[in-house]
Amino acid sequence: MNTHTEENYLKAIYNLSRVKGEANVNELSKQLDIKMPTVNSMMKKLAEKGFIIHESYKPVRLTSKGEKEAALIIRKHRLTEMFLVEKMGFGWDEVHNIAEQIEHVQSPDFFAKMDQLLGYPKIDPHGSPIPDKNGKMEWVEYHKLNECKAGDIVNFKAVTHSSDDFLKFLNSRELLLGTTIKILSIEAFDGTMTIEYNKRKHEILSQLVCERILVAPIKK
Amino acid sequence: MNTHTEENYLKAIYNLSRVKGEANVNELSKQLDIKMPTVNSMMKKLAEKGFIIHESYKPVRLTSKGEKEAALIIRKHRLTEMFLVEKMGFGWDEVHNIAEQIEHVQSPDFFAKMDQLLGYPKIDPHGSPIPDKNGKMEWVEYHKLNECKAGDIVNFKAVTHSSDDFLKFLNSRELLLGTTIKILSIEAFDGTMTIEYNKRKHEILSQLVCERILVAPIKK
DNA sequence: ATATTTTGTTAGAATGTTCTAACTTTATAC
DNA sequence: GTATAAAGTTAGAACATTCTAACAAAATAT
Ligand SMILES: [Mn+2]
Ligand SMILES: [Mn+2]
Ligand SMILES: [Mn+2]
Ligand SMILES: [Mn+2]
Repeated sequence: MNTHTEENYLKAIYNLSRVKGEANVNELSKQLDIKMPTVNSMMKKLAEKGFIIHESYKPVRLTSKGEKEAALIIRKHRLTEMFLVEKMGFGWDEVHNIAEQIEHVQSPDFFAKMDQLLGYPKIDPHGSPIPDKNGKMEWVEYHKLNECKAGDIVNFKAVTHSSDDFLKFLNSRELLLGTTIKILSIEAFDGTMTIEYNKRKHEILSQLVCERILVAPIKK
Repeated sequence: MNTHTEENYLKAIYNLSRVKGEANVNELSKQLDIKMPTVNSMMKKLAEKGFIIHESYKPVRLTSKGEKEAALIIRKHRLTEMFLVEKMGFGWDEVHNIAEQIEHVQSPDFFAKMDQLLGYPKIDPHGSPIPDKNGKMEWVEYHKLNECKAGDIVNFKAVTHSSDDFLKFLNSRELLLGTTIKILSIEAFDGTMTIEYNKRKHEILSQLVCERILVAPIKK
């Protein structure tokens, strides 16, 4: 098996690759808070192990082996987060750091049991899909809230970042997954949005916040 | 904080110290399956960190700091085992290896939540006491079954070893914690015991098994 | 009491993960 | 298109954890 360390690199490559299909050393370095030369040498190791393709001075790409490996770690992470929220009573803002550690536990039985107790969930507490046992993940393509138009009515489906701070901010505004949001206006200058949901008639969100909120249009 | 590795050493020292108040390098080496020179150099490190006292060619002893540190890891281990059995439906023979990993998770909240959900348990699924938040452990002094006499009636309180194999053996004999056992006879030659419990009237246990079973006399 | 065995230590090396400093290649700006 | 900046690489070192080989001390056996 792979080490804790290798698993964290694979996961970071996977996440950065989601958009462009590739990840570069500089971004990995920032994301993992590890200096570039260290990342560089780990890229060599992961390439030797067949998890990634790495040509000099080019971004790295996951092989199908690497992609599966990463997805299975993400599966363990997200099942854990779901378990912590649904079965242990943690808030969605409290589970990421714990899951970051438990995702490295080597015990298929442990995660199979979580999965079973949770009723084989498809999404985690942040709205992200949970890969299946083969590492296949179904990505529903949501829109970012900041790309919507004034007058749109949408449903809050997922967040793109799960830092404590951001989730606590949403908690403080009572803005939870599943909430129906009406966009009242958008400030052209800085992208600030005024929205309405539940009993809150004039809530204001900065563009930074809107970029991290994923929504689906309401079908009528 | 300390590394995963240091924590495993501390735990091993604690367990070996239980009987004699000290642990020697050779036994640690066998227990951890790590060669003596490696253990020796780790002893220097742990001594520098103030967890143990180590004079050359003498057994090591935990300082009170080291003892507390070790007890708090054991607390996490045993709470985890209890959680796995009581809240997730694992058998007592399936939980040790998972707990061996989860005991290293750094999250006071996580273990506090387990503790709360379990109702602040005092013993783990193998009958061992769970240290409190200050690392204090109340050891009830049970007897080993092999030290009892023919005719004694005793209650099965704990096991001294929790390997899969041993626990599966007990499962196969339907011999669970809490069972009341009557000792029918003891073979003087090899210490084999014939015992009676529940519907089993003539069960035979080797001395090796009897040494690993802790019991309390029945009060009448 | 001496020889043998067991236990403990030292020295030197290997592997894994990380760093800083120096250099090279690629991208961006003017 | 050249200058500057950003991204990527190489080299060399540090620290943690482990090993084997050789040696030393303590315990045990005869
Ligand atoms: Mn997460
Ligand atoms: Mn992690
Ligand atoms: Mn255990
Ligand atoms: Mn452990």
